[in-house]
Amino acid sequence: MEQITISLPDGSQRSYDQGATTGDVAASIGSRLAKAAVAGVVNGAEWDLGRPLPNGASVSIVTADSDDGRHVLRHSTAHVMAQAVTQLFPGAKFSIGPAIEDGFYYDFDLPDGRTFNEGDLQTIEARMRELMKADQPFVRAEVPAAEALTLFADQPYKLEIIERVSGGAADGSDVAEIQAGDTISVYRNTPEFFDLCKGPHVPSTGRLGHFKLMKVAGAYWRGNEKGPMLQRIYGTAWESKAALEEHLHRLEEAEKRDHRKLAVELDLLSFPHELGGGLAVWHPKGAIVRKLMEDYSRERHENGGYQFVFTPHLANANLFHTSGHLEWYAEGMYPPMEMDNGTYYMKPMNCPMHCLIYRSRQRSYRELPLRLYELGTVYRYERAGTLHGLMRIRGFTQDDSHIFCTEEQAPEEIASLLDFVLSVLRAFGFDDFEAMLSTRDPDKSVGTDEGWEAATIALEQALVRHGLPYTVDQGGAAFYGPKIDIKVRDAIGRKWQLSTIQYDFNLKERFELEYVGADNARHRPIMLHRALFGSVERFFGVLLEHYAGAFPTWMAPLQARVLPVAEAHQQYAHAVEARLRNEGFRVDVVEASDQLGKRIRAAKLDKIPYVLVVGDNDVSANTLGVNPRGGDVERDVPLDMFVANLRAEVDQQLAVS
RNA sequence: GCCGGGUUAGCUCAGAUGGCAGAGCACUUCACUUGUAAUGAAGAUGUCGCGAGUUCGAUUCUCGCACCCGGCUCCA
Repeated sequence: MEQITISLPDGSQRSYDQGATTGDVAASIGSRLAKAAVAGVVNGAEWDLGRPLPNGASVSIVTADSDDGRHVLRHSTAHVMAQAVTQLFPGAKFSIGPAIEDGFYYDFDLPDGRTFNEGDLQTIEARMRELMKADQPFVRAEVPAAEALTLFADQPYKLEIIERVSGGAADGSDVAEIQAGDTISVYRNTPEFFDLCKGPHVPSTGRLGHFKLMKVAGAYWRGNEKGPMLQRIYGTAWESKAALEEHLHRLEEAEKRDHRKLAVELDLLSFPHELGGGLAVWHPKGAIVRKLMEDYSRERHENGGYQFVFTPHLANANLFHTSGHLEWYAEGMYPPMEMDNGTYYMKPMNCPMHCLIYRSRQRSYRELPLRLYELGTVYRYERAGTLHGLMRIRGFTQDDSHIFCTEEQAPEEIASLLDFVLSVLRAFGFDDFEAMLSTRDPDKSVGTDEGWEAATIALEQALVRHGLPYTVDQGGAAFYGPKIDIKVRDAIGRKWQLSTIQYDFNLKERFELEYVGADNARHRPIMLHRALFGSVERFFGVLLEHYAGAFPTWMAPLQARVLPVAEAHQQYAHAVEARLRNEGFRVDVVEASDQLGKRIRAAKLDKIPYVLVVGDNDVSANTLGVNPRGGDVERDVPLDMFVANLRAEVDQQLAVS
């Protein structure tokens, strides 16, 4: 029999009988690997374990615990779910079922507009487990596209997909005429159940099983809001029971950190029904944290060469005609208010007003870069279904800067801007950053080719100079200019997009911004938008989740609470309070009406950094029992020493990096 | 805006076929005077989200609305 030769990732070569599969390779390398193998990569493309290998192929094995392997088993689990649904709900149409981060989903269209409910999920899950127990093979077949149309005749969504993926548009982006010779791959589990799919899949359903169906949701077919709405079932799937449990545990942890929950528990802010959706009121404890954030931001901007401005919340419609917002962004704005001298709108952005400040008088190159800064509150009409705590809100405050500079200054300005942004984010406890560079969408952009190119290069060079890891979102820029978005990773690994640095080729033209150069001629400045927190409210929400409510001492609503052991120690407790307050710390006393243990517990639940217990010994020695958040109790600490340590801790937290 | 699920005391949540609405915590009072995460007793607490309809009677059923939750879409 003829032999085929395979190169393995370690560079070695092996020979196999004709017809050998990726699975045989895995088995020959080691049984442990064979057990964990779910797919292969052959000549750079994904490959099923059961597919015969071409001669001379270069093969690597994908194991279930790798990212690629999880992707395969999640997608296979989605197929099993589709099979279960078609069995349980005859007549169900199914559309797509991809693997996603942590899991998978599949979209269905049930007969007679039936929808899934929670109970259905359990039924489906049970059926899926039966199908997995049956250990059905995933059998790949290549069929001519025309034949596939017959095979999926009663699956309209599949037909549409076949029409799109055949004819060479492999990513399915375009509808193409089906040509003779186009083939479609199909994976079959049983004579009755098969699904359109490019693969690969695990060899058989018995390899699956560590999964859980999570939720039902509506989802538009092909993401088109005007199109039909399908029923989507989300699930999570993992290579082992331990990995699944760990994932579910992570979700629980994330839920405990939910800023909306913590905001209530810690009495920080609320969203009263009477106020309307997406609008918050800040309670004293939330307000003090916010004030500290804003004060810190102001201080840094003051030191960073920014000039502070204030602008109103309302503006005449003319302003937004000039800026173009009414033409481009009207659906994001609140309805107009007719007043005696014209039509007014709540401002959705601060930029136009900052442009007005810029052009309030003639500008010289000598005053550039001009950096305007405002904590500017804007109002945007967010659709009702999109509101989400502080993360998506209808009135919010941007820490908004607009920087006007010359073209020559721009690269340096952007580089130092990036420094500034990262330095401030570090002060708030983030140190894991990544960036995204969004470039021009040629179909939807203003400005010149040269302008876009220079701007994109300036942004990219700043990123490179920083050594900041970044991805490029090709064509992802807004029409008015390229941008850098900064994402941070929080304490439990979630990514949040916060800061943004954007060029604006639009407003400087619309407002005809100018400066007089050294050559005594008029020039257009470069205009940059920059938000650092993004929205103060959202940033607060992210911080709240990042710290799980335990704000670092410098920004904790209360930094210490003094608890007298008994009434006899009350006077001393108040003396300690007065001392700390004089030193500029936020502190209170809870007198001895409740048991000490109960008062300590309450303070701990409030996540106060230091609980200070004072009793007989302390009164005579001027000391404290110090119970730090997340640390061990220390008795008989001299008050002076505690004050010094507290000061040092706060200073250290705010040390600029 | 769309699909699905919700809204009961300050909080977390029970509850009834349509017949005076419950618990724990929190709160108030009293007793206890406490040394590092829940002392005991007593008490008060509700337009059962809002508005219509059906009904002898609606917190419960129906409809509309508001708000919330999970997605989708959107976020120049």
